[in-house]
Amino acid sequence: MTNKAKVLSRGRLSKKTGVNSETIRYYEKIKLMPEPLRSSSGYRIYDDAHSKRLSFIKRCRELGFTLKEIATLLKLVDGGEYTCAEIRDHTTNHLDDVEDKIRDLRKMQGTLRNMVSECEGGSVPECPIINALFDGE
Amino acid sequence: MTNKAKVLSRGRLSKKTGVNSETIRYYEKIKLMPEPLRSSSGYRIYDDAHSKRLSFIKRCRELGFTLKEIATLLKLVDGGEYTCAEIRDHTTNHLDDVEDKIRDLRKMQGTLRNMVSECEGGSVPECPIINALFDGE
DNA sequence: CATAAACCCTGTAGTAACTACAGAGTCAAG
DNA sequence: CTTGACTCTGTAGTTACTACAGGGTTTATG
Repeated sequence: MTNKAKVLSRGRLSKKTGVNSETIRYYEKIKLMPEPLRSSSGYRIYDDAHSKRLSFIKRCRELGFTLKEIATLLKLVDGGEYTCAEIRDHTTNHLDDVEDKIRDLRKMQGTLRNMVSECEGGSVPECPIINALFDGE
Repeated sequence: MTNKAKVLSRGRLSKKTGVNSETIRYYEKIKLMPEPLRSSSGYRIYDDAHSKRLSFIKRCRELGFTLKEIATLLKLVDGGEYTCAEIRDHTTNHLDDVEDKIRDLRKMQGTLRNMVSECEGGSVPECPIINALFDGE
């Protein structure tokens, strides 16, 4: 039980979570993060719940979830009414998106590799890459 | 030698190249496409050179080049002073970017797959996916 | 020939997910 | 007590488009 964190300024929350402090403000604006308490001088005051939530968002982002999708997930969790199946659905949908993107990129990769391999890299302006791009398949 | 195309309206250029007609206007605005001639009533008039250039841009986009990178390529070609080696450099750089993205996505894919496989999809709110995302690694 | 549909014109605003100021106030250390 | 680091607000910039609104124009049809 290493519970020691109490309250944090925006800068410290940023450092703790690795989320840019401007981004924290942005997440609050779009209501992904709740409005925190304020000090008498108007400074934001964050606690452990904020920190957890922000880290959740960060991990989702690292997995490629959009903010909209994250908002949906958080709403489910906040409501407390979610089922495991629901969450898994969102996750597999997102996984499908990721896999689509991989497929697209692999196709690009293949074409680019072909083009590069056909190019000798000479000092002449007769370039097979440019020809391929200009004259189409 | 099936040379028949003469001049095209924006809509017809759009149909011919598969580039949205609003996008054509956008490319002109950011100077990726040159300003075409205008009819007496102010309509844009495109010719084959425009069509070729626009198709070039489209193919580059399909390969994931950014508009900035495409502008660079076009400037080289327009200048007529490019070498094959230069073009190949840009292409391999872009290929590297694409491969970086693939790596990132594969990592996401792996993590997402693990999460999904650990989830039984039950009707209980005890979800290993949420737990993983909330409690960190 | 009239008229309606389909086109084109301009400029602007919206999208996603931030990042980067400007101009001002506040807090902590020396 | 002063300097530097922090925070505040609101707004603008980024990428690559897309989607209007509020007009003119051209073409197809009856």
